Amino acid sequence: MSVTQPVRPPRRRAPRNSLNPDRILDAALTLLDRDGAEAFTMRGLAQQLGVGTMAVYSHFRGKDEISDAVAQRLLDTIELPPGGSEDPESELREVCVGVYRLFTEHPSALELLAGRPLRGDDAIALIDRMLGLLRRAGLGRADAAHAHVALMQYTVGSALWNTRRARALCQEGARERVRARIAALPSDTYPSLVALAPELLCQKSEGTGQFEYGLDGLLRGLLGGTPQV
Amino acid sequence: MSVTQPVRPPRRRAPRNSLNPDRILDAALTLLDRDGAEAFTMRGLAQQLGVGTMAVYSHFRGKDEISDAVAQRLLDTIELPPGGSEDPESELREVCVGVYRLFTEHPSALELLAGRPLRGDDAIALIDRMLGLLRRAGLGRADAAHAHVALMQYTVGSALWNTRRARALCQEGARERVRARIAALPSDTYPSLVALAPELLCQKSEGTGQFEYGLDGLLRGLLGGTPQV
DNA sequence: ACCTGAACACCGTTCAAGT
DNA sequence: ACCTGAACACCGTTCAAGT
Repeated sequence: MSVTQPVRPPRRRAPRNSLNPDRILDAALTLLDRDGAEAFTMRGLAQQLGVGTMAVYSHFRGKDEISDAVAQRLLDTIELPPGGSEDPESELREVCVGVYRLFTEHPSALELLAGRPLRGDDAIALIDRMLGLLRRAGLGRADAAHAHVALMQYTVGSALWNTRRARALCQEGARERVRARIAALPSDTYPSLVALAPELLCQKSEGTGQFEYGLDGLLRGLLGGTPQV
Repeated sequence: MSVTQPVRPPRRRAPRNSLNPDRILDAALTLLDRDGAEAFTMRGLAQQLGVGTMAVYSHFRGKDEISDAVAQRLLDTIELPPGGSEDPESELREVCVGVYRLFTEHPSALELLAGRPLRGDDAIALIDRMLGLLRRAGLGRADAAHAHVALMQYTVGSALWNTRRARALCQEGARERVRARIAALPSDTYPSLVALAPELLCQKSEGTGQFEYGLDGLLRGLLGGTPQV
């Protein structure tokens, strides 16, 4: 009576050579952007590709190697200003904005790039360019090295802060809850915070405007006191 | 012959009430500092406490609740300057250094605090204090709000950057490998980077010195152009 | 060579049970 | 009430096997 038919033959064997590193990285980036790095899974990646879990291992050594490759690919996509302008400060500003954009458009890029050694040519070129601009802006050798790190730290920190904040505030009613909590604070123990609540909760205080406010301050402070004389 | 003795009776039943939230949080912080947030495990925590995995669940709802509680406890430990000084800029500086110290002494604090809503009194008090100092330093309402966020972003970003960098460089021979890689770069394609290699690899460029360099620059830029007139 | 499922050693957490 | 192990649904990865 009962024919020996497999109970769950859910997926036909994938056609040969339908998989390749590029297709895998495309799918990985899609999932990373959509669900975040902590939800990125080898099993989920394979499912997205319509393939058995282990098929991916024929093209990459493992999850770390895929993460590295996605990180390198993301570094390519930074949009940098043309270069060769006569104003190193504003060119520097645009480079930082480009890096910030990468991290806010691809929040998982932070997790992917933060721990790793940055061994891509694009990363090297970016560092070299920033250092050159800082020297042209008049900084000494040690100052240029310090300033470059400070700019990267601020840029990375802003992206991290804003993506986390955006993720927290996009919950339903989260914004109103924060507002209510601040309104409920005793204004005699926390006078400044209560007084500045409108400014802190202002929409303008999020995103690129806030980032550029601090970036301009940092550039002013690092590049010396005479802005446009 | 064979007595019915359990094969693996590895742990006696823990004495009643030997476990409590404080002991759990102590152990959690120890493990978090020693092995990092990604290696922090409910099973490992229970083992550290000498207790079955599920015993912890009698005191906390789950892993997230423990992480939240550790984060709150860490916020308490920030060492803040006495306050009431006549120089708001240097007091602000010390507050930022205190926050930076917390994050570098407890690298996992970043992971713990980054995502969460910051619903502790200590966090509120910290924000209020920074805002008050920025107002006293002469900033307007909107500027104070923006400057506060910029300072926090820079501080968090610096801590993240430096702890990751420190972790990467503490591998055996990592420092020499980075040095060799930079030395091998063609100095005509990456002239600035190659030229500044000594400064970039300098020991001084790590840790608190680097952080304070950027912090001073940021404060200078944010608080206006007339430093000590 | 490329792709497969089964299996292994993990993870957080639910559950029914012991004391 | 507090603590227990077994079990469930995950995870990355190893392995032997199919084509």
